[in-house]
Amino acid sequence: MTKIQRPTGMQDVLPDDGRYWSWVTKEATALAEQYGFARIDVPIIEYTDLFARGMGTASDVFVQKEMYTIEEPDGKHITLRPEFTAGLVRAYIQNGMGSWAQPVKLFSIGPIFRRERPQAGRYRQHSQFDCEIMGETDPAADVEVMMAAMNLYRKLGYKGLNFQINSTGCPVCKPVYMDALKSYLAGREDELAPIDIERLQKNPLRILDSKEKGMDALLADAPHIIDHLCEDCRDHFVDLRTLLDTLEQPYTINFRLVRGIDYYTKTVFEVWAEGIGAQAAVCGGGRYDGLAEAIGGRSVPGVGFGSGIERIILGIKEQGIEPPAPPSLSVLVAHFGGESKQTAVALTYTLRAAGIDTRLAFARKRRSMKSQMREANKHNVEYVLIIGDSEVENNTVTLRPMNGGQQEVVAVDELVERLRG
RNA sequence: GCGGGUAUAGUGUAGUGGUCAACACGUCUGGUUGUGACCCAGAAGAUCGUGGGUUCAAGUCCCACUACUCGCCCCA
Repeated sequence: MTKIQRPTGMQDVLPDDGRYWSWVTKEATALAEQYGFARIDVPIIEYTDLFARGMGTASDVFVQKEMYTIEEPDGKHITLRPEFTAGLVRAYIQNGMGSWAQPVKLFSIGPIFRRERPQAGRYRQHSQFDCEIMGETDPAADVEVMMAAMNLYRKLGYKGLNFQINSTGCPVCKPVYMDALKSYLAGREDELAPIDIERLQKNPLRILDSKEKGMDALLADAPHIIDHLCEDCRDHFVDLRTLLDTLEQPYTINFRLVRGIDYYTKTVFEVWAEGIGAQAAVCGGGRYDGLAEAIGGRSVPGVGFGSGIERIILGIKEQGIEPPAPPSLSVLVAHFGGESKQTAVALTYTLRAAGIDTRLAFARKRRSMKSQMREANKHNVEYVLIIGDSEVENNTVTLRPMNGGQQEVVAVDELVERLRG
């Protein structure tokens, strides 16, 4: 019989990595709350239509090949969420958040699922930290989500960070730009790689972020979308830059940063960090003023970002950043079985009730002190409390510091105070 | 969907076609009665991913499959 393994693209996060996870999610949560984002948790599963709508012609491919979709017995199709934004916008609409004080600022942390071949830092199940501001068109809101992302990475100790920004226009100006780009490329088809000729047909914007050789030269004189923006989009972009300048943030206008899907509007951004393999981006985000309508609500502007936890951790490791030391237990309670075990078990819960991190040495029979000491050492406890016959008799415990200090006998009544001291 | 690489104890590795498949770390026990880290001794733990093939002989060579991994496609 073949051994059962975890499904392709799924990860077990073992305790060694768990300390990175607790740290990153704790910092992310604290930062989001400090910025005034409120925590929301929406289902991992949504009706497939939520993710399919608004994705334009590409939606069929997405739903069939890139998402985990299940047909229920009653014929309804449900899908494991491939991102946060759609679910949060759905929750906004469904829960009448349009009548809350605007804007509504939400954050969430949890798993998302994409059915693609795993690559470094890209798994079929991975977790994201996601912040969204809905009901606000002010570019200062764009800056706020950008700063939330940036300052999280700074807090975690990342070096070499900067913003990559661009605008993806809006339904008014994006098509105009697409035409300009297509006619520029049309004259150069012989210079395009086969894959990019295909893109020219299907999704011309994607040529901009093509990794084929010679693209820099080929695109040197290509039209930039920021030169083709309508007045509204241009104003928005100028304001955004002004605010980033005011805050003295490092940013690069990257005309090759694109979003192919229609409901994305105006701001597109990524945060790049040095030394994270081929892909420098630790997060991606932008404005999606067309999404709410696309999924059947009334028009609500929104801006946000998502950042993969696994990717953040990968970057932390590559940059040689150490998480805070894993929490160590204060004490281990050791005993010799029999009556001393009863005393030890009782004491363990007394200490825990007093807020002291306590580990109990398990032993079905009498267990050697050597073995219990070794256990204490492995788990990095500060003290071992030894309980034997004489301690039971005298209502005391032997308190042994593991840092090499002198051990002493302490009355049980004074123990908690002594440990806290 | 398409390529490249890899597959040996829990982990990481070694292993010219031929004795009981080795080492490190980890785990467990012990080094006199109730004291860790370092050190020493001992133990457990692998039908060498699965299935075929070549051969007198396969962990080692060949094929297929599967898994993992790196990349491509795609990228919300």
